[in-house]
Amino acid sequence: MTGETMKTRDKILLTSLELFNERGERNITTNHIAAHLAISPGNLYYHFRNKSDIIYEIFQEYEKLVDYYLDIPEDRAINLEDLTFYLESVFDGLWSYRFFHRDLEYLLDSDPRLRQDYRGFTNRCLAAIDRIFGKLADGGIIAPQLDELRSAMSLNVWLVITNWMAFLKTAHAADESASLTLTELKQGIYQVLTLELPYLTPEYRERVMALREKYRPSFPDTSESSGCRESAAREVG
Amino acid sequence: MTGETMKTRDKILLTSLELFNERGERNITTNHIAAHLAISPGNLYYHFRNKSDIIYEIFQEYEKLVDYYLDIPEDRAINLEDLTFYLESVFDGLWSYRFFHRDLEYLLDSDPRLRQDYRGFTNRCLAAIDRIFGKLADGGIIAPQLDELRSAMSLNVWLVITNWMAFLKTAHAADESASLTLTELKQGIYQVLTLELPYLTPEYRERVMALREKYRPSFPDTSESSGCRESAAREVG
DNA sequence: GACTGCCTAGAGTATATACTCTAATAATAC
DNA sequence: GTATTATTAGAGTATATACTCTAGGCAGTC
Repeated sequence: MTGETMKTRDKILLTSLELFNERGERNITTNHIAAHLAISPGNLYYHFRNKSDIIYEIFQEYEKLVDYYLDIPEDRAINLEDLTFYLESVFDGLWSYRFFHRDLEYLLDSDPRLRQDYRGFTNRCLAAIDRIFGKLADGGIIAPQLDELRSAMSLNVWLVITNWMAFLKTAHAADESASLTLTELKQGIYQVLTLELPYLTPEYRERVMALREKYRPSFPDTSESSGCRESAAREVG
Repeated sequence: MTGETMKTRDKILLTSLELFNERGERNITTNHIAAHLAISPGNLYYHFRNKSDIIYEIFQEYEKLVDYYLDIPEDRAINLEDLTFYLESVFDGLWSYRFFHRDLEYLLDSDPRLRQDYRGFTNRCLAAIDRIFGKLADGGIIAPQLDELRSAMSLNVWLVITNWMAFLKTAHAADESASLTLTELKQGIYQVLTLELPYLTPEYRERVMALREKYRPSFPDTSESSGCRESAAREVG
């Protein structure tokens, strides 16, 4: 990925993202990034004024990606395949830029541009979720609801999505804390679909239940005894 | 609060909590804490081996508080007053120790004891939420559900509760980011009750709707235009 | 008054972190 | 080829951070 043909600037962005995702932004210094790329700190600072600028550009990629996937068609209702696509895409994005939500508050505190943009990003995501609910109702998949309830539901979906990874990481035992996989992350879809279950129309109920089943966690999430968890969800990558 | 009669050790814990809550653990050094108390760093380190130990003890207080409030009675069903009490208490706890969830992942990565304990804490909270759902069903407030759905619902409640504050802080504009209030935080109860709405029995539906209404945010959360938000939710403290 | 145990001050340190500066090299334009 | 610009190396720096070390005060006790 960080091959020879790539421009240094892009290599910096890519490597930063990798390292941030793996070890957390707080644990990765600009010197680490430079060392990992075998370039000098001076070189890094030739391309970026500071660490915040690197993070800001990575965020813009993230934003662009999610905006691209959450472009809800205006002219037609959406079906279950669309819904699956939206959910998969959002969790893919979350995975690719997973460092971001981990230190979100600190990052927003240190960069006003980021705070401003992230706020807009959140509002666009919430609006998209809201539209998805609307379109699902248009398609007869869920029963239509009052605007106010739909807004609150959308916000809950957003809260579940953005907190699911943190939950996974904190629920892991120490020795597996680094071994989070995309598959596990996508079990968040199970949680999101749980939110929608009571609103499903009878015609679609079974189909959504079946879809949800595909994402069911392989270990007992909410069990009080944690003994079973050790044997589950081994890392694949 | 940090009066003359208090022991230095306790003053350190109290001041640390205050500073962490106000400015984030990442931004507060042991030197800051000592300076704020007008004691020497040496003194601080006489009482605590390191920063992690301070945080760990604060967490134990937090844990104890929440465990105390989430002691669900085994012998009887619970009513709406109980439910309100649980929700209020949990959000009170979240408020008092609000620094904790902000840097959770980093904190767990730096202290294995904390990771271990927090994992147990999460499981106890999830179990308590699960029991509350059970007792609400016993009391005829919500319809009983299959274990598996109830578990997933409990987890969603937990995700909403623990992510609500982060959402508020990131949704705020820069100039109000410090002005989060307990009142705003408790609007999370509105979101939690939203999760329960579809499961309410007809007899209790109106009453819970009324309860939920009390916590309704005074600004349009999910609106795309953010223009209205500036005028709302001024700080009181 | 000296001994003891608890507490405190404050200077000091090793390491890290974000970032700078200068000089040199590679690429490109003319 | 030479002038110009873009890129890079690498040593260096100011500041911060978590933490240490030594010396001493103060309260109680015999």
